[in-house]
Formats: sequence, structure tokens, C-alpha cells
Amino acid sequence: MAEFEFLDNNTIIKSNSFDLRQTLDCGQAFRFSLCDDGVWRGVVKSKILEIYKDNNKIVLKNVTKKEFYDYFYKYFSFDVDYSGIKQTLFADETLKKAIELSPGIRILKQEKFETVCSFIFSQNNNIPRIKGIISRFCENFGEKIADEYYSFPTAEKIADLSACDLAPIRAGFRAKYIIDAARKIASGEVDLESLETCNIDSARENLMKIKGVGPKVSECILLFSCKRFECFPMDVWMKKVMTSLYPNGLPECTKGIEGIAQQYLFDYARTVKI
DNA sequence: AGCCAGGGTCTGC
DNA sequence: GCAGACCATGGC
Repeated sequence: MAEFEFLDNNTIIKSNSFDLRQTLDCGQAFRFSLCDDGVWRGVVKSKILEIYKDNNKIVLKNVTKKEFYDYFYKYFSFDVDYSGIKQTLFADETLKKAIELSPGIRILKQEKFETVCSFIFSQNNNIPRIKGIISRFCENFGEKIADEYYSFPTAEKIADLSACDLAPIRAGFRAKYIIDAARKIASGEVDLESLETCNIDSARENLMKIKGVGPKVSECILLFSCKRFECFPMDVWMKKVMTSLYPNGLPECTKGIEGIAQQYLFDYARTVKI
């Protein structure tokens, strides 16, 4: 059976490694929400994405075959063999439990400037408030697409502002970091495009030229927008995981895909509250 | 009410 | 190199 079907301008996905809540609301993306009609909506590349589950299939509404293969195929990591990865990680008992809890997590390949800003906003912050700040950021400085839907602001637009212009979004001390990020990205001092292919340590160094981007935020950017699966963001939850579940370090089976293992463990830690 | 949050910077040893 | 204060804000 084919993994994808294309019908009436909708893309239909059949995969047992894709759960909408587990993927869109697991702390990697902050712009999706489950609406009252059961449809997940969010803005990606200035397009309102509508996704819902229909029996065993997932429907990407108004996404044509061409749009899917041009962009969303990689956005949703369908070029990644999740069943193989899960099989590899099953070698570890704890990871097996984590994966069985949330087998439908996928790491997204999100837009880079959006991911940089999102994880700068995330610093010393909680997920509900991160969403609020990002939402106000888009409302104030993005383009209106439809009622209550806005594109993510461009680096060029934000580069022309100053920190006090961001007061309405109530980002606190993070506002000045966003301005610094936008200016360095708009000027080319920090090249986001090279992050996917260049040496991983120079990718990290490059990102940390931005004020407010340290080790944890740079790992998140590389993992959630560049598919650098060896990156391993260490937040307070993952510190708990490491001290209580892996005092001797990560198991061998995670080698090269530490970031994917991390996302299962992050969700597991927050759900079972270890 | 007070602790905490997908941390980083700055200062002082 | 490393510990500790400090940072704005609001969710719970």
C-alpha cells in the first residue's frame, strides 16, 4: 500500500509513526493548535496548514502533491525511516517504554529564523507562555493571512526595530536577544542556510554568535530546523532524565540519533513526571 | 503565594 | 574555568 495518496488537492498520509498531538505539541513547535472542529491549524511558510486524522489516515488539507514533495515531505521528515530508528532505539529498555508511550513523534524541519526566535523566547520560560509570546510576535510584526492567522516575521523586518518596539509581546529580557539575532541574520553575519551541511561544531559556534543563544538553544535550532539528529538539547527535564535514568550516559544505540531519542525521553519525562 | 519554566550573561573568584 | 546573582513574565 502506498504511503501517500493525493486526492482533491489533499495529501493523505498513512503512517503509524505520525501522531498529530505527539508531533505538533511536544515542545518543538509552538504555532499549532487543536481547534474545536478537531483540526490542527498552524502557519507554515505563510500558509495556513490544516491537518486532521481520518480513521487511520492523516489528511493535509489543501496541500497538493507538488507542494507536498516540494516542501512538506521534508518538513514532516518523511525522508526519515522512523520505523528503522525506533527498532534501533528499542535496544534500550527505557527508550522502548518512551517510544511505546509516544510512537507518533516526528522531528519537524521547521523554518530556521522562526526556530531561532522560538528557542530564544524559550529560555527560562514555560511552553504555554512561549506560545503566547510567539503569537503576539506574529500578530504585531508578521503579515496577516486571515483572521487570527499571521505569518512569522522576517529577519529583515525585525532587524530594523529596537528592543523597546517589542514591548507589546512581553518577552521580557529576551527582546534584546531577538533584535540581535535578526540583525546578525539579516546582515549575513550568521548564515542559517549553511547550518544544515557544515561541520556540526562550526554550526554551533555560528549560532552562538547571537546573544541569548547558548549551548541548549543552539542544539534546539539545529535539531528542530536542520535535522541535525546528533544534537541533544539539555533542558531541566532532560537533566532529570540523565540523572535518574542514565547516570552512566546515553546508551550506545542512540549514537548519531541522540536528538530523536531525546524527544521521546523529553515527552516521557514530562508525561510520567519522573 | 511562591516556585518554576525547552537558559544565558555577567561578574567575581 | 566555574559558581552564583540576575534577568522579565506569567503559568500552575
